[in-house]
Amino acid sequence: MTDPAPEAPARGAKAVAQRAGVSVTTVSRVLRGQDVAISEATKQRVLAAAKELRYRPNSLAVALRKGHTRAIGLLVPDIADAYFHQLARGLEDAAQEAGYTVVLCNTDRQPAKERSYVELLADQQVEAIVFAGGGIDEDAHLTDFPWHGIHVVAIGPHRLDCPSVRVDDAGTIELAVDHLVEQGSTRILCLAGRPSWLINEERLRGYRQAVERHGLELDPRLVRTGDFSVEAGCSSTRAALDEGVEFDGVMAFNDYTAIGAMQAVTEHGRRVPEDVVVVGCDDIPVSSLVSPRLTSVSFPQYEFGRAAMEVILEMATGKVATPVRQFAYHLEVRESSSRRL
Amino acid sequence: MTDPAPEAPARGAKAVAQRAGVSVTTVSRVLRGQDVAISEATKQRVLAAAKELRYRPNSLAVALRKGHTRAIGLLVPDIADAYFHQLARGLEDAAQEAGYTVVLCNTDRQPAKERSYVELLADQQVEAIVFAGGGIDEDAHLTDFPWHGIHVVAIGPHRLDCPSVRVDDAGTIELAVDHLVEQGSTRILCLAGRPSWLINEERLRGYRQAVERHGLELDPRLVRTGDFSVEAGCSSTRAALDEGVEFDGVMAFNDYTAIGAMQAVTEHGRRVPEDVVVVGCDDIPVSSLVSPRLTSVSFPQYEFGRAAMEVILEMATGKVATPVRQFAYHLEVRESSSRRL
DNA sequence: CTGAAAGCGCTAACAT
DNA sequence: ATGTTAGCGCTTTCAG
Repeated sequence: MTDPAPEAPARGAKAVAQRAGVSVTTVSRVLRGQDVAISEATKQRVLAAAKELRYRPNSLAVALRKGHTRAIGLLVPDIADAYFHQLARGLEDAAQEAGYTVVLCNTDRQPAKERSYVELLADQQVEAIVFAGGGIDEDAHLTDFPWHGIHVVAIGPHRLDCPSVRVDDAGTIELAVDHLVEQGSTRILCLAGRPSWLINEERLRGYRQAVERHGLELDPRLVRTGDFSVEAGCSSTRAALDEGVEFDGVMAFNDYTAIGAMQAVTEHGRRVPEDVVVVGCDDIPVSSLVSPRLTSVSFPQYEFGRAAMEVILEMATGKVATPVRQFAYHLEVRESSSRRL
Repeated sequence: MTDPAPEAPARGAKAVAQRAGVSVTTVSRVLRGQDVAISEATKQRVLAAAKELRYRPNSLAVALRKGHTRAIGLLVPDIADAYFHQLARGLEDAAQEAGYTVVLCNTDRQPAKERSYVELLADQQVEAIVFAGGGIDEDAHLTDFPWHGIHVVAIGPHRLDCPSVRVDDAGTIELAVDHLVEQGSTRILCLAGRPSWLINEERLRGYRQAVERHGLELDPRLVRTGDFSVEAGCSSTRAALDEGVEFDGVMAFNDYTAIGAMQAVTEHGRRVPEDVVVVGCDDIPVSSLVSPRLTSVSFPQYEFGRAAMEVILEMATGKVATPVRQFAYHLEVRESSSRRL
């Protein structure tokens, strides 16, 4: 008399199947194409039904079944740092083209945060994780991680044994120091990052090599550490100035720091570039907006992002991924370092 | 004689169950806590087994079963635009605290891209989608979308009938124009965005209201549209200057545009703020780095992001979400508008 | 050319 | 207090 089950309306592929009068298997086959042959008639019926029902496969179910998602995690120290914008954009653009999705994670370069994100991403079965911005000295929190099928790519130097996309960080700084020397600098204030950052390690090596090569004195008081912020650049420079440390050039390891340095120099009554020439690194967009406009080492961050995605696609298709993709860099000479401009 | 099945080693919860000598149900119960009572003994055994196997539940399976993920999609016009950094950071920080994950999508304000992302996110069963940066005039590509269980929040004005987090956009511009008038401006060049952007519509209303209120002439040649970029601000201002349109103040609807305007004004041989006072809106970090430092209307973008997450959490727990969360704004007066500074 | 059945890894009813 | 069963929505053998 009474229906044993109220028979809830079918959802998903099953609904399409009912409407087209076929099995879910057939629906799946038609919608994915590239399978065994299907008669034109049923194919059309399924397509029509799917369209009417606005059917779209549940990615979760597909991923669970297939064993892999089309999501990738992007770990950056801080998305508010301009260094990562073009990179994130490039990765995201390339990801979208390939039908992938990007999960954004800010780590503040804290191992604990990084670790917890990696776990979260692994739980979500992401297909790959991109570490951007360079790793840190002790990456023990990652080396013992059970990566299983997760592909890993680093943008910048990293302790992890994975393909990387990068620039010759020591080289960028050498190039910049060469330029400072050409401009007549003999005592170059070096505004570095944190000692534990690998990127800092490399850039510092570049500074040391160039300074030695030019036969300049390697005064330890000329090397200062900071957190790559405008404030850090400003206070480090101010400190050097207050301590009476002489310098006629500033080599900042990133642009924010360089901008802070220019502020401190100016505030101290000295002129850029007449009294002190300043060069930064990364060439973020702000650098051409401040005044004097900042000279900086430039390299294609947007392409870093795209390249990272390409590497992921290589790995996903089982190819042997290019272990290191190194990009070219050049100096964007602007007012802050050019006494003749 | 031969084993019927090679008996692949169990994975996931099943492996933990075997190791602890219990059923997967028990494993599930123990690991989630908050269920029926479990004897202390088995609980410890399960916990130990899970730990040894470094077991973590597969989020995909959990989501498929429970019918909802803990992911949210963030749609921004362009993550390279500083306006969205603090916002993205705020959302992401709050999301992480709540165990959620943020999928980043750049739309370039293109309906097609927006639509395709929304579909992709819906396929992935995200729990919510955040539209940031204000919608566009014809959001037909979204109004007919089958949202089903997906929560929607807008940061800024939007045509969609959803909770929103925002500032009084007309009010921000009115405040800024009031300030320009106080500084003695009587002919204020208005650098607007695209007519189809809702945020532009509102800001334009603010400009008109303030201009009328002060009894100033509403010269159509003083209103220019652009895409919110430095270049647009620069070329629009240059055009006005070249056409001989008189103005002694600039009201730019965003900071990039204002910076471009300052460049054009300076390049034309006129001084900021002596000859022309300039005010922007949004108060992005660069504004205090350019020179002259830019006066701008400030409001807490970081909090916008956090608030959006709060609204999502409200909706997810079935509460009635606050329909509109409006934040305060104030003018950050700097050199570009202060003839007395 | 098409369908039935098994199962991805998990949780929720329903037993016991 | 614990286990058995069913099923989330899909793809993939395996059979016709």
